[in-house]
Amino acid sequence: MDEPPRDRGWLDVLDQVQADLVDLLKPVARTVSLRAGESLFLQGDDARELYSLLSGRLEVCVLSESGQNLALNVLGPGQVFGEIALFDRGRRTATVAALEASRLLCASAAALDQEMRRNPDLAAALLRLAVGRARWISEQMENLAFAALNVRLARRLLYLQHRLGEADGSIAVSQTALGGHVSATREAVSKTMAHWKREGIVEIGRGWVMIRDPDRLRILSALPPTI
Amino acid sequence: MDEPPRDRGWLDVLDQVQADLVDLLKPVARTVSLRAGESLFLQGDDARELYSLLSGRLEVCVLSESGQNLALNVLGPGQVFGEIALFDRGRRTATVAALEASRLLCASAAALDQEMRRNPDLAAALLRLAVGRARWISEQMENLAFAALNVRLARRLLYLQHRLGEADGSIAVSQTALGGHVSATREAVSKTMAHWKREGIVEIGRGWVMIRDPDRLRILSALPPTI
DNA sequence: AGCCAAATGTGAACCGCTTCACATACGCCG
DNA sequence: CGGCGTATGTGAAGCGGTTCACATTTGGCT
Repeated sequence: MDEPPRDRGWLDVLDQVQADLVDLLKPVARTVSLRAGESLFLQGDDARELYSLLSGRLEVCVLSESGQNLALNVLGPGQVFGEIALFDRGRRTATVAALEASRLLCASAAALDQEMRRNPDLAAALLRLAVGRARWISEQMENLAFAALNVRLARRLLYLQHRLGEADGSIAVSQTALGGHVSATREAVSKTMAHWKREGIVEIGRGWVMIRDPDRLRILSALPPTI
Repeated sequence: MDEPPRDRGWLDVLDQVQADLVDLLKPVARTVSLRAGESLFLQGDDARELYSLLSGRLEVCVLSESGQNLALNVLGPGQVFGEIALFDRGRRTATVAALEASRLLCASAAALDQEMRRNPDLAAALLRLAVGRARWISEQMENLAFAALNVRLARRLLYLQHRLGEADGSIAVSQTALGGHVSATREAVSKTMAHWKREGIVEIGRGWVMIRDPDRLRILSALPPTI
């Protein structure tokens, strides 16, 4: 909308596939609603359905045994998810919860299996969804292995801007939550953000951030070393 | 062989799917050979084929811009790989190179597309492969985010034992390479290994490791905190 | 307006890992 | 067998990020 796909760089490669998928899912799906804060499923649950978000925002996160939280992603309308545990008959790898009131399509495993045999396009679309997911997670992992905290934070802010950005440009996310996104403590996030605020790169409020100087942030997000 | 699948815990969940896949691929695949050290493809290459390893060992790794190396996996006979870039028409996310002389099956994208339309089982198997990959990478990422170096190292040693272990129990891997597997420096690996050697947990040689006390290592690999 | 719970700011001490520097040991090959 | 390249061992210094401990601010609610 605001910029062509070429410019999005490392951003979600899954977008195109998912639009097609939603159309293919509609015939076999029912609808559910979530209130803000409600969980769709928990890490470790049995998987029965594939989902597509119609409206609202969801958060995908995993919890370590020691209680540390890692926020993997934020989902917006049009996104399809839940395929991992559904198709390998395992347990949910992550918890999905609503950041705001949301509505979604659910397609059962049985319905999908049947429909896939009738319609090879669905199988192909699901395959592209799954490999796109693998690529996305793979990128996140390289990011964690190679990039310093400030770089990870800069990248995640730009990504969240794209996913959660409001009309006024603010991003509704607390610094504690941001820490979960970049695998760092709230304190470390707070100190980096305070620094960026002094530099005029971001503006900070209670529970939100606004990117003032996207270009500076983009430069930071490309630089491997520390500032 | 030596232990039932139940006990393998976090180990590769992809094994079962791949056996089925090899049979499905054979009709549409040709064979290639690699000498030790040769690369099958490089990170960033265009993708044209899906592969299945018939014999030998391969290493999957990515390189950061700053030259840091991350070893994602080691592949053995029967494993199928290369699906990510093939099915999302992107570039290879990683480099794959032969640790020893290897032979493999290659199936072209065109042949696969055609065969998938004829045979829904192939589509289903590829889908399971892709979601299995996503789950595997996801586990690796949680590992990196949550576990300390010694825990990551203990886990990786047990995994490599399973993948690379020779008849005599030794694992042919240098400490520099191990560093790449756990995202740490050679020195850090060396110090931890020296400690474990003094404790009788491992035996160390030039270019190899042997696990002396798998139970101790398994305990270490389960413990979140430092020793 | 005033209060309270939760979010943020910040410094000090600590710690694990890196970086750097060099010593040592092993194995291969002429 | 001797030498050289590469792998390993190890200490010292540095640094990024955590942990801990408070102070401060903010927004929502009564």
